[in-house]
Amino acid sequence: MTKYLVTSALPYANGPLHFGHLAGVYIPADIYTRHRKLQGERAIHICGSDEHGVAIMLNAQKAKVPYKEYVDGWHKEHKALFDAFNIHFEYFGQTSADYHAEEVLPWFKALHEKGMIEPRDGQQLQCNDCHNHLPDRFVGGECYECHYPNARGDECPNCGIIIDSVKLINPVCQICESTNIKEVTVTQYYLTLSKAHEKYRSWLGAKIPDFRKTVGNYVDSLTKEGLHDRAISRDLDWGIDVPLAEAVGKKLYVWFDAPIGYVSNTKQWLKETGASEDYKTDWWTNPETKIEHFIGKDNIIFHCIIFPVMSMMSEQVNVCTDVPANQYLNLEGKQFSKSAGWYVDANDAVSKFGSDALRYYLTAISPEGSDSSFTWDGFQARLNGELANNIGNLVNRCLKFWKKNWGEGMSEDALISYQAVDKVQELTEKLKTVRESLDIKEIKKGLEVAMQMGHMTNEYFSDRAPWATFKEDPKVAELTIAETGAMILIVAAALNPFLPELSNNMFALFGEVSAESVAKIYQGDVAEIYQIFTRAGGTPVKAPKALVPKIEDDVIAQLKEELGKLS
RNA sequence: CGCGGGGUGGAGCAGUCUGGUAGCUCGUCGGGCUCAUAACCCGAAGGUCGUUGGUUCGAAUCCAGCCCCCGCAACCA
Repeated sequence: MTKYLVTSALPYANGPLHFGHLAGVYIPADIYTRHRKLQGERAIHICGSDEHGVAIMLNAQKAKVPYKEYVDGWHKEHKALFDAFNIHFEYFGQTSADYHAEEVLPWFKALHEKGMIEPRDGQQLQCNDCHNHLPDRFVGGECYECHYPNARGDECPNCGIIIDSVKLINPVCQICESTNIKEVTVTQYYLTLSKAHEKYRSWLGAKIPDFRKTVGNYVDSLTKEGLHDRAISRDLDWGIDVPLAEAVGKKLYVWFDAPIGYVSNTKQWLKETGASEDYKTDWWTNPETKIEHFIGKDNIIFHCIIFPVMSMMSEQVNVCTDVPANQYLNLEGKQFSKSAGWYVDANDAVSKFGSDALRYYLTAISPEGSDSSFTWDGFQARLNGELANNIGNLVNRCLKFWKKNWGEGMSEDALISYQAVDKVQELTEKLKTVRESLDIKEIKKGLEVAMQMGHMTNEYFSDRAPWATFKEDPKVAELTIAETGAMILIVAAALNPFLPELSNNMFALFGEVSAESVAKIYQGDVAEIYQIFTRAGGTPVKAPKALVPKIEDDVIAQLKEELGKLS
């Protein structure tokens, strides 16, 4: 049986997550995993904090907090945010944990034995004040070609040449702004990706048709000519030791150990849950497992080039099946920037509006094919105009009518009549389209179709005009109301992976509904609805109140104003 | 000539791989309804699909050139 091993990019434990991360990675991955589970398939969602690297060290130092304490803080913070957004992981681990370091060793060893890792001497700048080694972007200075004063360590933005950072005139440390910099000869360990070029290209060639074009074309053009070897060690005091006796004081480059976090966290999950499965044979090396990495476009190189090479050359795990990378979500047209104050606090927003309102909008504008933009006006318009008016109001108009006139329960034939309604058939067809869209990770499209289902149900209700038929023949109205009620539950099922809370609230109007019941309906078994109606006593157990509250103008106006101030 | 993506009615997007009446949501306008969260339903207006040229009976869709926007440019996680 096919299994789905879904991963989301490990959030870097160095700062808050924003809507871009949520819309681009975590929400789509969560929706996809929920969808697989609802279909009755075996799927897990693995993630964790990425806790090594220079940036973390610098910020922890700045905050005068021990590294471990620093990353633990962000780890907790991120976990809480995911919980608030109903983003569920089978396991959310940490790369600073011992179990992770243990898992990294065999990878290094295997790659080393295969000749994929070798030491090389090179010239590098080092700061005499903060003592950091200064690779490319950690140093700036005057361009030695055009004498532009603010050239970066990797490229001159003025004349465009590729800069060799050790040749910069008057180099400046970008970390502490010191100009007291020396050139040193250092040995670093390199992952010789170039040796795997042929093998990698034959894998990629077969993979490109499956990748989104934004991923496939990009990676193809980057790797056509060859693969560049990459240094995978650093001279730091925070990270996983390079496991070689001669590599004193060297740590593994954060990007070497981070993706292995997907593997170590899977192992730890199985261990902590006492499962009998093996993380490798049952998951990572199981030919029936689909390994799917949800990431942002900034991670493509690592997930589509480096980690696949590490995987295929070390033979530790199977190479990934798909890398659904999304583009960027901007904020009112400009990139999110915490330092520039161009930023929205996701915690604050979710406490104001609830998870589903944000999940709805962030999914609706998900940057699947190209960059997109979050705007407060758009958020309000789509929430009120779509989710509240279409779905919220639908539930309200139908169930209030039901509760008011058949509060003691409806007749048997009314409760089951939906099964003969053509529109119900059409709805289950649409539901199938939702599932098929999610199968191929077209999340945004899936949500659109689910919303169409809401529209179709409104349409049915209006066409049948129960408020009018009720006056002439209440029996006719009774059928319409029960049928619409059934259709509402089909819509609720379709919305379940996207908006779990709203969906569950819709089901809860008919009492306790098990996850199994929801899954059955999701899979198209609408006979289950009759069971739900019957168990509820033939009437909603409670009258609905604003399931989807409208968002008021003044709330939005205030948020827009705050945004302006911050920038 | 660095690489990739994008440029489709007022806004946001789909359609481009596999040419053949240009589609969705919102907004606007008109009508209907009054069960409902001033919600819902129906209808209409509005686009020479960035631009120039080519292939074709026929191009948003294929080919070539150009313009504009975004991201990346691989030791930034």
